[in-house]
Amino acid sequence: MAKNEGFVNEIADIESDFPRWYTDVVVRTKLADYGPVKGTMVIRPYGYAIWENIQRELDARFKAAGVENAYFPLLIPMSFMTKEAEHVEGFAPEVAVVTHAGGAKLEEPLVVRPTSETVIGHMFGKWVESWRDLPLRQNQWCNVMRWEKTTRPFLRTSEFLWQEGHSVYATGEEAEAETLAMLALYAEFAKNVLCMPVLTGRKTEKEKFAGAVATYGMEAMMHDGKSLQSGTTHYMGQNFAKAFGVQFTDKDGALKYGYTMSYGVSTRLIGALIMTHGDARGLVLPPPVAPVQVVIVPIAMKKEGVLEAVGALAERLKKAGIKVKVDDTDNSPGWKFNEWEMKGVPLRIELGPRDIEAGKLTFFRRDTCEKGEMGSENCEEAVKELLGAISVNLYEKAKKRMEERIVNAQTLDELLAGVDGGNFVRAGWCGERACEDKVKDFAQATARVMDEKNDMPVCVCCGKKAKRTVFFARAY
RNA sequence: CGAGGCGUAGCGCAGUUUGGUAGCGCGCUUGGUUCGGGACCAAGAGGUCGUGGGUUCAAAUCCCGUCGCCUCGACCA
Repeated sequence: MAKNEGFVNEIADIESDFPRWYTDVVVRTKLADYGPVKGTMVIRPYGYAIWENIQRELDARFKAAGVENAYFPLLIPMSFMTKEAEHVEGFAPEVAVVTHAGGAKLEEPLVVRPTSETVIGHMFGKWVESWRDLPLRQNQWCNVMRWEKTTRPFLRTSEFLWQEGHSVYATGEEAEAETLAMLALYAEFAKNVLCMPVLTGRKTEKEKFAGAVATYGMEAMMHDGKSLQSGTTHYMGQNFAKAFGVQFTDKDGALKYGYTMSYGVSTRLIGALIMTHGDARGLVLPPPVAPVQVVIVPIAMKKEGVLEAVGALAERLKKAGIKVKVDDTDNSPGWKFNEWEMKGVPLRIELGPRDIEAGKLTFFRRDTCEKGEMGSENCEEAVKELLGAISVNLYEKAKKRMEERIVNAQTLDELLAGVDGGNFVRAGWCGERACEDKVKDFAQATARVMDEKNDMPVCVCCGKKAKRTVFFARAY
């Protein structure tokens, strides 16, 4: 079979030029395009449909867990940002500030939200009065702005879409439990919806959210072995509650501060999908979030009965709840095959006179790039099964790859060799910031998350007794 | 902010060295033949050459300025 020589030239080689491959794929498959302002992007319908699918799945999970949706304002008074000392220090360099409005200079500058802990803390402070008001658990789907120096579509843009959930509890234990529960929710979602294996765990002090007591992260391994932080949850203790007066009268009559936590995932997840599953031909989308799950390519469309048969098949699959698209454009079949493969559609069905004659369908699995045949009777079930099998295979393939590329290191040289080879490196760490910094200097790798297991005896950097075992990696 | 690169038709580029009618491929439009791995024929449409100034009979091309974007670093979901 021909190997698509002409077509792969449209995108850079995935092995030798992965960054280029990534942006080529994003633009060429119409997931997104660059916006007119530096660092901004337009999420085009094909990309936005993926986001809508992500939203639908996550939103259902949040609601099932008892979280309510709300919406808080884009603009935050500058003075709010300065109320939590660590928070302002962390975010000040990257906030955009509105200084003029209505043709006049504003009395107080307004910050375009980089995250909403402050304004939500302010409102929660008004709403929480009694232990009966707790827990208070709200989430918003919105945009935020962080003026980053280096940007890349989906991975890091000045403005991005996300959800941020914020909760207040009466006790620290409950808030911490929720922080871990949301991390688990994210990991389950990553596995079952994005077909993406992740490492979860607590972040080091250096890597934690500005203003948090503890940050937990979900990290995924990209095609090149680098790590992408794909979701975070934060336990704030009473830091924000004290800064914004989130107080309640407890059962015992005492006035107490609440304990808060927050959690978020963003459109970066789309970048994670692309870089986890993609291959030399382009995107490979997991069936649960693919805007088109099955594309039907008619062969010899003008021959009698072909389009009718294709239309009838599409109707049947639609009725079965499958997202189907018929490509009846004038392009040649070969062109369509390559196009839809680049766009990552999980399953393609070819239907031509030969198939109709024989009462069968020819299909192509995007994950394995293998063709097969099935009878056209009861094909709904067979297609559903195939989509399920593709999901499982994508997850298993990615999981195997990640597991094979986790190596242990005892020394800095081993650690460097590990990350140079595109691995996640497990290593002991004494807990000192200086050693973490040195690892970064030496190997351009950062502590992604701390392992629950603590089996590496000595610090990879200073050789003293290790307090934790840490996953180090180069990160996006 | 540091270092590189690029702005010429929707996209990708050539033309700039040596100033002289604005080009190529793909895409797009119309008609026709095709259709099982990027088909073909014919006819068309489309550009203040990023932008401001300067030199010149003449500037995409030379000079000065300026703006924007991309990539790579330091910072980050």
